[in-house]
Amino acid sequence: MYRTKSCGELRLSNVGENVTLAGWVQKVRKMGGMIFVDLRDRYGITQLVFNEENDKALCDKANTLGREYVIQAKGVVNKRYNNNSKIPTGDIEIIVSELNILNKSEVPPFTIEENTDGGDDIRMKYRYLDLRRSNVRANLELRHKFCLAVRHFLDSKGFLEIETPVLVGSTPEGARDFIVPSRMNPGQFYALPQSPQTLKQLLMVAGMDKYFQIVKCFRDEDLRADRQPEFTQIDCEMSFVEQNDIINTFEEMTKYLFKEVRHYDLGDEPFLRMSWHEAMRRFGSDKPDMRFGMEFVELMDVLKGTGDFAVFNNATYIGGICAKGCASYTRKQLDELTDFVKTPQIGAKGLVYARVMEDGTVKSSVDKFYTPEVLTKLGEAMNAEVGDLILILSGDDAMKTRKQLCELRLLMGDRLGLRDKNKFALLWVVDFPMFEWSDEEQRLMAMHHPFTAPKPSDIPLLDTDPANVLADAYDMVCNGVEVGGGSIRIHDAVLQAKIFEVLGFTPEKAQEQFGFLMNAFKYGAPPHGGLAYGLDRWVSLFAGLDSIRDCIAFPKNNSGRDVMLEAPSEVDIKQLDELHLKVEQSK
RNA sequence: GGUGCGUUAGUUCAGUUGGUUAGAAUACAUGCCUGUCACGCAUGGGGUCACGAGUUCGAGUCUCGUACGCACCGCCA
Repeated sequence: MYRTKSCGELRLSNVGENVTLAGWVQKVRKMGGMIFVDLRDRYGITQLVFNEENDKALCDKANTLGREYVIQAKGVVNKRYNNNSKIPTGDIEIIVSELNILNKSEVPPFTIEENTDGGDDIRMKYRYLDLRRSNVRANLELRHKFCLAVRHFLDSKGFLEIETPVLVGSTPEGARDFIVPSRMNPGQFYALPQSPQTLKQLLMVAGMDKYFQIVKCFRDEDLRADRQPEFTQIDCEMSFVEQNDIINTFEEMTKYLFKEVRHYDLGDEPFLRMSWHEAMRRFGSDKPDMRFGMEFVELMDVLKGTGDFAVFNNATYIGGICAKGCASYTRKQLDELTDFVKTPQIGAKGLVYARVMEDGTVKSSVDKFYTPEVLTKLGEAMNAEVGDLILILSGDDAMKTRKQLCELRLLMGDRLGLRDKNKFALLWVVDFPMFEWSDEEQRLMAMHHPFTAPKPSDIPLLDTDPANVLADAYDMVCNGVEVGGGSIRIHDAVLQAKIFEVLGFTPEKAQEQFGFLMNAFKYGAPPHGGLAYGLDRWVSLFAGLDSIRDCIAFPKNNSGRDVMLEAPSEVDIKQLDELHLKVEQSK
């Protein structure tokens, strides 16, 4: 038997017991005639003691130990002279009587500690060492608990977890597919699913009623801190439901997860619901961070045509936010904000600011264009008090300007410490538009996906004004992060064909790409709908992480590479031949 | 496809106006140390300054290009 106890469980009550521990050498402290070794496993750290007076040979052996050696130690549990209150096992130590080196280790390239000295790059290359660190391990443990709680909750509600294939067909809409060549079908390809969307709908046609799956999805698009090419969804679908049924079910699940996994009480009140249009108008985002206010105020009435400032007089949108207590910002700080909104990523032309002074007057960067009365009105419109700073953006594209103002709002929220990682504000964003115009494709595209049902009352608009059709689609947003989204689906073959028509598909093309779904709808498809959560994003929210990489065991880097496995890589010409593929030689 | 920042010891970083032998911390090695737990003290080894070109009497430092990394925009139904 390699061990009788773990390195995290021994306490004062175990004093006097003979135990065997096994694990990794975290740290060796040599004190001359005494040696202390911190022994680590998944469960914690236990201190081993070697004393020259007791056994010189054993002490010499302990002297040879290096970091990350794998060892087995037998000994008796002893109460410490000096306890260590920082660790759970800090009241005891093991007086070792037998030491076995199970495996040596080279010196690791970075320190295996909570605050490692290693950068992201080297940690990813040696991820198996990085995962030995307690905080990284804790993220995976949290992820495990999260999945367990999801399964427990959905099982209790009668959901079945059903696996769907990973090798499926390519779909033209949505993200770029990863494709997989078929050896047995020369010239033909599978695709990895962007989500099991159509398959779960077919499970509804099949009468499964309530389905879920914790499932890998694949999208061949550029990465971000919160986007990996393969990621995990909690994919759910229900039959005979309306939007409210789904919202209620998953609101309950969300509260359960927060309580069980994050130990955070979201209260009994239902989540806020906000239409997509309202969210865009008030916060310039379809995923507003509701941990703080700083709502947009439209200032067209106040500032357009009331002075000689051409920028505002030519604008089609002027909007402001009020930063509490920031009137004392220095010129340098204000210039920083201006530079921020003028970066290419944000794209604003400039930033106008106004301070509410001690005497209640409003001083702005455009004072010379406006009368004091107009500026006072500005202060009133913004609901600004003495000491507040008003930040104003304008432009000729209301949507673009709002998005710029949204970035500024989030920045100010950060500056003012209003985005506390230990606070959670959830809401549903509902009533998304069905379609959005694509300049690239020169056609309408499905905003959610092409299987989303239009609001029944808007169905007549599909012929006359499709751009204004609203969908029965909803996103769950937490702290400015889209954690999940879904919709009521179309279950009628005629309506589905109609949507494909609006999206620019010929009937033949629609039949070719999605015939399997429309055919299924001919055989008694129930009304159904569902949603999918982004597991990685949710776990990183719970753990307070900046990147989803930290809750994924083996993530890809910014370029979609696995630097540990050195994938992707070139393959043997024989493999290519079998797959009937030819590859141009890379330079 | 684009923008910004970065690349110097095993690791994390500093490196002034272009000027002598490129530094610190940590890790590592050796020695001392019997109650440490960020142990301490002493000594030591360790560098293709990412790569390539250019400017210059002289480049870690300036310019251009390439590669790689990170963040973001586009993209991500």
